[in-house]
Amino acid sequence: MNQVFKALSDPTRRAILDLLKEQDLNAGEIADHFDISKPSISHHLDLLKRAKLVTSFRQGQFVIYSINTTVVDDLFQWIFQFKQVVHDQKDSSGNSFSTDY
Amino acid sequence: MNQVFKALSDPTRRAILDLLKEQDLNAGEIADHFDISKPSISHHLDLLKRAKLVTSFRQGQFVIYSINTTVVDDLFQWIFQFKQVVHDQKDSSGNSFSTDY
DNA sequence: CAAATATTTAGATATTTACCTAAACATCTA
DNA sequence: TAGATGTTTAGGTAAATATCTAAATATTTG
Repeated sequence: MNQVFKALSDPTRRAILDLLKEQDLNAGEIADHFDISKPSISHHLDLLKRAKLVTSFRQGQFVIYSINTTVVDDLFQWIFQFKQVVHDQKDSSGNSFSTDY
Repeated sequence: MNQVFKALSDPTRRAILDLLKEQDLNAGEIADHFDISKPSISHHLDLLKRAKLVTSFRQGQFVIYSINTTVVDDLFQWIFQFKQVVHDQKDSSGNSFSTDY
């Protein structure tokens, strides 16, 4: 999960994911959306792949990237659980304002 | 939202949040859970505060930290929406395997 | 008010990261 | 098989980050 958060901590990589959530794209198409060199985008894609947030396969000359729903679901679970615990805790011991410290 | 992801991208900070989701703690109590100097923990807490993931107030000598549910909820919303779009897209245009590229 | 305790700020350093250009690698097509 | 196109790897640099120690600030208590 650490790699996932690391991957998400960069705005360019989140923007790449925003593109890919709409449709699969090849590396060049992704790079075209940014004012950043292709090697840099390739590096970002590599990080996203290592985090398993995207998958890729070669189709002839092109390498096509697509979002890996599994890890997106895992991330969702992480936050969901986190949120649950936070809310449970805040609701029960009413210490959100001024309590007996 | 960028600051939120940046804040979450460090394991120490996520561990701090994991502590705080159970109960509010003062800076020293938080530091005691880690093998890292107090100034470093203070710095992490500052980042979490800038990201508005936590709030703090002074109670005498102590500074008490607590999770900010609002931003946790915002984060949840972000992921939820993201997940929704991803799944909608994957479901409709069945391009998850081999299609007409 | 001085000493003790809790926390933050300052200043320094080592590591990581994001970016670039140039070169290498992979594939297609004439 | 050459040349064109698409992508990644290598190598280098500047900025950001995580960490430390020492010092400063805030608060309580003897």
